[in-house]
Amino acid sequence: MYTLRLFCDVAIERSFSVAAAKHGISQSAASQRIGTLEKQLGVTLIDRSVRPLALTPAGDLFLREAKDLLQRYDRLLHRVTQMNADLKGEVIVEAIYSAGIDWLNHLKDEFEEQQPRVTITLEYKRPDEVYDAVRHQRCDLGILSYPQRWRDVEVIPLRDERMCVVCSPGHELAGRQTVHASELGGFELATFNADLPAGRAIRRYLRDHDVEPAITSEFDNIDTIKSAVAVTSEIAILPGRTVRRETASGTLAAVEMEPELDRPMGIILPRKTRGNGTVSAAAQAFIDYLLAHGAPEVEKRKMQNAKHANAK
Amino acid sequence: MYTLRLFCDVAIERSFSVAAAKHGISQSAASQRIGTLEKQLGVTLIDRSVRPLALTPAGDLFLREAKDLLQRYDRLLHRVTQMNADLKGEVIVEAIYSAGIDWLNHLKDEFEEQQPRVTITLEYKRPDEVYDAVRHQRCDLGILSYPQRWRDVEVIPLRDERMCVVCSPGHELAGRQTVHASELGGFELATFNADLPAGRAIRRYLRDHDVEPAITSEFDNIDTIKSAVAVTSEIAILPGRTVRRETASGTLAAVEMEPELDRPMGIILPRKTRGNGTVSAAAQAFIDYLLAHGAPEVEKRKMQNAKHANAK
DNA sequence: CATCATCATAAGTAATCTTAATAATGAATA
DNA sequence: TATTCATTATTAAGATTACTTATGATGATG
Repeated sequence: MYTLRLFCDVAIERSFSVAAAKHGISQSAASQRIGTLEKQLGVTLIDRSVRPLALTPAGDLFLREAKDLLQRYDRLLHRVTQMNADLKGEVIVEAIYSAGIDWLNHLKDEFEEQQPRVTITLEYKRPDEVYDAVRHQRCDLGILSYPQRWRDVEVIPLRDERMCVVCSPGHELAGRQTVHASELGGFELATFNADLPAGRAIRRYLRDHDVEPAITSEFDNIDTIKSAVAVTSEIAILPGRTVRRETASGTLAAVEMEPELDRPMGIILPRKTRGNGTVSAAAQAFIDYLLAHGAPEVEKRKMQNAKHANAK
Repeated sequence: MYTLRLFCDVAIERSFSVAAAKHGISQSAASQRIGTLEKQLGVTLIDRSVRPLALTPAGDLFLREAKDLLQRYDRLLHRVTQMNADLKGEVIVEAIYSAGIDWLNHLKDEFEEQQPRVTITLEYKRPDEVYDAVRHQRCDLGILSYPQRWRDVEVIPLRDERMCVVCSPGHELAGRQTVHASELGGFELATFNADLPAGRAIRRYLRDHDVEPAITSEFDNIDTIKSAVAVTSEIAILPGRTVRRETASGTLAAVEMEPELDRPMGIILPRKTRGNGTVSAAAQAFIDYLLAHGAPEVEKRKMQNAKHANAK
């Protein structure tokens, strides 16, 4: 790591001696370090037969990538050290309705307990409104599905939600363990409008499996779809998590779908500069919190690992 | 770097001893290394008061990021070492016409001389055709302007091209050193169709500066625009590089624009997996070559640095 | 061709890491 | 609750690595 930093300075300054001075070590030390780095790589990075020194093609590539790596590492350092500091400020989050209101509110409470001087404001909007708010910096971050790396917006993948077939408990599919995509042709489907990413993804999924259910209703939000499915013979394709309460209480039935369809969820944030967005320390901390607690399947994997370790 | 790797293994295995064994070092060594890492960061990453050990929130973040860093570093190592190996294979590149046919062909020749067993095939197409070819993996990489991180496509920024006002040598703007955007209102403009990214960017630029030149012609490629401008009183906004030959021979005049407008050029490649695209070694080498030689302004900066270093 | 600046190399010294042995602590079991 | 087991922390001596100083070699400049 330190060697990378040294190499970058040598390459940029085009001089071992001034880079060494910059790092507070002797010129000889710098020379030796880069030398051993090259030996480890088995590649010559610097052409010393010309003055001032030049980079070989490999060195050029190495410089470009190493700069990026160091930048990332520095940001990581910053985030990690800041994590234990007590932050203050306000973080405004806009999310789509179906991001999981209960789940997000729960995370908000936990986080605010951990960081008492930070206030999280959660607002639930339509996807395009979330996009807009982030783009125009009316909020610190947005949470939505099928995020696209659009202009002025940076994307951080958050989690993938498994979609399943949802229907009323009296429906003929209700008792099934799984249902294959190819079987969906004959049913009536209630789904999202085609101008919503979720609607497009579902239509594409059906098209890819050569079935064309009759789309009998189109809605722009998940709750209306759930209500519709509950009182009609329609089926819907929705994230399993969003109907957990209904399946538990017996108001709706959910059936696993084969092959799987995942709905990617992501965090979007405004990016001011090319490449790296800049967010407040409090917002960054909340993002880290989301990433740490936002992916249930990761938690499960950890548990398995733990058991595994115990077992032996 | 090595410490990061060790930390990742400790965190994943949830054990110092087995991670140490994996790395062929003693448990004590692992403990000390992680200890000093934590001291350097000033942050506790691992909670040892519970068994099996657990990660602190900071450790969790650090693990996630460190894994990514290591993956990148490994890929870099691979690329750098492969750079000196002699590759073989075929690389199919699709580029837009205005990417610079002469420039690309020149790079192709140079690269093929350096890697005799690699064949580069260059094809020039319309932007949407390039996109399509990359997406459907009919080529290894594409080069175009205003690249968008679209589905199935990974973007690598290549260079920014400075746009300037182009007109016939007899035009009233022809003699000017620079022209301000706000002055462009009164002229007739030949430009790209609004459905091309370049066309949209130019219209946006003009709108942002509150001018609305009469758009008297719309074309879908740069050459037709150049021909049109040469024989009419129209002006156009084009990358300066693409009219260098014409300005040298006196068939066209180019005037610097104030404030600057840059056209971003980028490489796009198919991405099979989430996050990291996979390309052949030969294609990767050519991409590296493009990045090293593709940005003339970088070269200039290097020259300046060299002079600077000499000066003192 | 002389001068200057810069880099490589050598050898001694300082710092760090590794090894091995031992102490401390959490978890599990009776 | 005491005991056992497994795991990690700690320590000191030895091995390795990295740094410093000093000196020699080489490319650039006039």
